[in-house]
Amino acid sequence: MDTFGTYLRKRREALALKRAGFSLRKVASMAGIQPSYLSKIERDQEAPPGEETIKRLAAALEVDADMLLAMGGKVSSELQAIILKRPELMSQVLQELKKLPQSAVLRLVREVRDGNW
Amino acid sequence: MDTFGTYLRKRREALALKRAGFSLRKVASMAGIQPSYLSKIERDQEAPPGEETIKRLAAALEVDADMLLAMGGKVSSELQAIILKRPELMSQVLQELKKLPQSAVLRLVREVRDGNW
DNA sequence: CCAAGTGTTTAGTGATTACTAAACACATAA
DNA sequence: TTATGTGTTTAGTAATCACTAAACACTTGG
Repeated sequence: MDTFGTYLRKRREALALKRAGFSLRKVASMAGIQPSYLSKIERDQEAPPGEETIKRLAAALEVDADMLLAMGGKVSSELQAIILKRPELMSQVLQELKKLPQSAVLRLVREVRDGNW
Repeated sequence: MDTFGTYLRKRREALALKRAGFSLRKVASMAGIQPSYLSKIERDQEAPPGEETIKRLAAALEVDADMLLAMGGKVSSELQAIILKRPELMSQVLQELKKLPQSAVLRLVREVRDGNW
């Protein structure tokens, strides 16, 4: 998964294998954009679309909107509000995220999710 | 700290109290932009500037660039690359961040930083 | 007084963004 | 064979973005 477009295409194709209704045209229509535009985005011929379109794509492809936004280089206003409340904290979190090996992050998240820490 | 501009202004004024060289004009010059432009940004009359300018502002004001970028609604390409490698993991991290009480996040970060977990 | 330093207002602009519309090419099914 | 569905190419555009430049207003120190 090395780019925004590649991620979109793979995700869409994975869904298409399991259920109908995930052709490029169908998904474009769900997201309210032209198929030609989605085609270019999926092949990284175009930059990631705007915030609202990314959100609709996330809904159509059943993935987390904040994550898809982040992949597209954007931060949702929701998340932005959280960050603005505690800038120095977020600064630390981001630095840790960059330093930590993946396995450590994975373990960290699991522990947080399970509440045993 | 409720907006990008307010954060910038408070940070700059805090630095100005301790040392000289943090007038609006000086900081604008450090960041390579016009004072008029910085003035508008600090008062939220203008949207946060572009990625490169945010990075230079972060350097001038001695804050974490990724955090300032996030405050400005952008994700650095560095961070984007990390996210693209493990989308489903980042999805979880973001969801946890939104759910967790601040104290929990604080404790989490401290523990991660100290390496005892 | 006036020079230097502070922040602010006004007016503008080239480049980029975030798309649309229409036609094209190919495969499969009826 | 022709209709339907798939993705792709080409050409264009309105609006927004990311700023600049210059003048204005105020305060303070020499």
